[in-house]
Amino acid sequence: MKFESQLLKGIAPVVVLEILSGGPMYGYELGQAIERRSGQILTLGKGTLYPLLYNLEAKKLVRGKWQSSQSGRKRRYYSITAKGEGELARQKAQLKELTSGLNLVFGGAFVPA
Amino acid sequence: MKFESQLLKGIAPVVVLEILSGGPMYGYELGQAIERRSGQILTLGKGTLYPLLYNLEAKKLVRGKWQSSQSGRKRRYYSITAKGEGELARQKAQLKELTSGLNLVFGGAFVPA
DNA sequence: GCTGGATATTATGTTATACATACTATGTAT
DNA sequence: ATACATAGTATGTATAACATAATATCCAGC
Repeated sequence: MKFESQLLKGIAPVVVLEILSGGPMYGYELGQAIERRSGQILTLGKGTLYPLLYNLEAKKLVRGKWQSSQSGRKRRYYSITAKGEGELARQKAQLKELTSGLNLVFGGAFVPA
Repeated sequence: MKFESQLLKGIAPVVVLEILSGGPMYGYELGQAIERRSGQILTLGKGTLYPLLYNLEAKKLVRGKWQSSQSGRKRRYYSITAKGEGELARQKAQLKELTSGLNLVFGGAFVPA
């Protein structure tokens, strides 16, 4: 889905960390996993996803490692670090608080389907 | 609450529009209303709120009008426009979809308290 | 009357980041 | 060969949340 530009801001890293906490993935695969796991609701373009991964790596929340598949194709596999796990927990708690604040303002409109 | 910087992005305008849909308010009052209505969870600094109001006014989603209270103090009262109401409805729908996507990814963690 | 604190708005600058776009390159199927 | 999906890099833009500082008004207590 195409969200009103900025709506996604800030939640992208949490989503990426959450999915990586299930095991290493490379960028392209990650992009598809996000789409699949969110029921096609969330989509991150490569122009968003790759720079985000560089950024998370610079902060040592994920670690990237080049690997060649048996097909010979090179992929950069990202795995979450211990620091990343901590950050994920913190951000999840914040998201939870944020949505509860939203639900107060909007009268509990954002209940999961 | 101080959220991890960017987490709030994109939701601030929706919150402002929602509260203004209950009647006109001036900036300072609005800031406090947001805090109160969200149970002290959401806070917008003046450096965020006022520029946001200018922006919403430029987009004709709200209309500002100078008024002097009986105390003589000048305040700029903002009211939501018809266009603003439409935008509010659209953005609320998007927020709802976004949170349902998040709940899919995180296994329904964001249920209102 | 003066001083401190809450109220109220404006102005300026910084930073983070979502996104578009374009480019390079490889693997697979036709 | 060639088209398409895959895979990653590079560059530039626009937006918006925030900090901070400046300005000004009202009110209470001394």
